[in-house]
Amino acid sequence: MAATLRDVAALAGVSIKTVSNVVHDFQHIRPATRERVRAAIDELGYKPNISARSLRSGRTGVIGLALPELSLSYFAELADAIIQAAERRHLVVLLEQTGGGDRDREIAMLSSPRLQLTDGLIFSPLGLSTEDAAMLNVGYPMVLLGERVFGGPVDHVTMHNVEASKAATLHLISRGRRRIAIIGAHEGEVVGSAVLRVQGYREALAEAGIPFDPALICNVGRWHRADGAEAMRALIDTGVSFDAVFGLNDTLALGAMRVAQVAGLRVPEDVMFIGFDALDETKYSLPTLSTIDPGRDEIADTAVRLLVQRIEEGVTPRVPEVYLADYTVIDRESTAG
Amino acid sequence: MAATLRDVAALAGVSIKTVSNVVHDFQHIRPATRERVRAAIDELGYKPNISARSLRSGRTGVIGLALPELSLSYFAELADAIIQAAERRHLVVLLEQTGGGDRDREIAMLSSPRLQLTDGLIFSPLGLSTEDAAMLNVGYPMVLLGERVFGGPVDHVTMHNVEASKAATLHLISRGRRRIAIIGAHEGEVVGSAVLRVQGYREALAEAGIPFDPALICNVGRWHRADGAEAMRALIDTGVSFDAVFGLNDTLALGAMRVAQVAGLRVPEDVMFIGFDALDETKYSLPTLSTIDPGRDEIADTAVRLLVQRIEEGVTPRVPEVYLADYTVIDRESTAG
DNA sequence: CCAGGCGGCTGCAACGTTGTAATGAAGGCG
DNA sequence: CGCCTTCATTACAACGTTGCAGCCGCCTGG
Repeated sequence: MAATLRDVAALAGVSIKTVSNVVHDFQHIRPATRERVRAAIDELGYKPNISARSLRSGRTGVIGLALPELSLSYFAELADAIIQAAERRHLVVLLEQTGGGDRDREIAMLSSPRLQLTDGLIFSPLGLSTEDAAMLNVGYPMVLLGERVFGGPVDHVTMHNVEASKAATLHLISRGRRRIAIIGAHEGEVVGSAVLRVQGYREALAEAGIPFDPALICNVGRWHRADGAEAMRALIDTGVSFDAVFGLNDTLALGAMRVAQVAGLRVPEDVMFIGFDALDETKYSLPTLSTIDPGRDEIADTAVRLLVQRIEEGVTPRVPEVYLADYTVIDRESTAG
Repeated sequence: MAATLRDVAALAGVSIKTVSNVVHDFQHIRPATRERVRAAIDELGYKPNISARSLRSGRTGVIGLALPELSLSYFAELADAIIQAAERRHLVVLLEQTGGGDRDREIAMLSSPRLQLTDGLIFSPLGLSTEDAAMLNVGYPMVLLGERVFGGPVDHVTMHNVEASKAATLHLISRGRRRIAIIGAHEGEVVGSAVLRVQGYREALAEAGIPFDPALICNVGRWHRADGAEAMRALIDTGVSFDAVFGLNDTLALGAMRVAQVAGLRVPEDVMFIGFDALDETKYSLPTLSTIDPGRDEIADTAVRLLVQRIEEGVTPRVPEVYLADYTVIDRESTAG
């Protein structure tokens, strides 16, 4: 049913290969021939068969994107940005969800045959840890996102977590707060966003001469709204005093903020809140949530750029590149005053 | 580099086709042979080349999903559900964003060569209208979502919009409210979620004997948080009295609720709020938002099921199927009392 | 005037898979 | 004992594309 090179060639009265050459804009084609072929292509509505092309050339024009789950707004906004960045480079995105931090599923995904028709992968793990770095030595181009694995064998796009987190904490300190709770720590974790952000927090405290109080560190399981809410409830129940909360991501901060308000705390008067990620919804919460903008578009664009680079240069081994995106502190109502 | 059928066949000492038969679990293979081939497959780490398979068989195991934008939570949650439903049927999803209701981009997408390696498409338009129904007569299997196009030539999964919307309105009425504002109407629109939901609203009013007041209908451009916020600001400025708000989706309702609160209105005492979509974040707003659960998982699962059915039955023309998902009213704090 | 170069085009083979038809061997039945 | 069926396996040809080698004819320089 669909027209093939053969059909176009027959209609234009040239060889199959000449049509292919026209499609690929090769040189050494007489303008008259080119026009004739173009006309035939339009008439038949010819579109190249990507499976055949890919079988022959080994390229599909599709990149894989593997992330935990789209229902976490952070990943939805990230996927949005990556799909747009890919489109700018004429690539389509095949989206794979690995679930909320399931290490085994993430590892299985890396060797899934579903990735076969993909030229490369942008991978945002949540369950892997640095010991798994070797697993990333797969046979295809890959770019790593996030803060789970460092020093792996692949290009890595991430951000200045420690500095950004320190800036967030200093922002609260500059507003006169000294009892700053953290929502979202991961007890016992060695590597990951949580660890880095807690580290930035501690550096800020140290710089300001504020003693570190472990009672202010709230551990959670995952980074959903419910976890933030639960952690805040627990914190209030302990009776510990606090005058500010740093949610290690926006979702945690929003969940926690709601519980604090229900408990009668005024934001920002009694407790200030700051989050991390600059989700769209932080602009519309009550009060609006201060947060850290991690430069999502920059991250997305760089990830796609690096992946394309890897795809194009083939298997030439090269020292993995690490790219750190810029961040900005966004000051909103939740830290006003 | 990657092992092919040929390599496996050579190692196992059988023909290429026998290996293929083992891979596909065809009958009439001696257990001993099967074992030998299996061992060879494992030893070489053989994975079928999907491009080749697809070239030969015309199937790729990939379905396309085209929706406006992932940064709208509704679509992010929908995509999540569809990807999971596809995975259950061993399909991968290629995600295409068409932007926030751009009709031309939606039409262009339908004939994009990027869809070449896709077995079919799940399409959620926002810019098309019923006059464009004929455009959906593409040459590949397709399932339509949403309320933009009715009576098109393809299977359609949608929901009881009018009834659900009527139920939402009746819920507010049952709480004693009579001045119910609508946020999210589309002036002049003939078909679409907005029209249907406003219709349900009017039916509820009629049933309760409440007069319809056009001053309570707030038009918006898109269905983002900012639009809900802006519409509410405008409504308050008009000085019209109202004691409840029906946001035609959750995002609008949340944006509007925030503005109302900033303006000093108490929710639910002064104004009750109800939304539509049952987004995760409605569970964590302050107050939590009552909403309509449109049966997202059911919609996702049905869409994938119908698409698979269309793909498998080939080009046999058949009367398009219309599936209507069930809804539920979720009663939360924003309508308490 | 001829060798050599180059522009413009074509033919062939291959990418890895699968459907069809065909093969030979073993077993059952009259 | 020969014929027919069933089992187990194989050979071959395609799917639509692209890389490579090659061909022809014209132009240029010596």
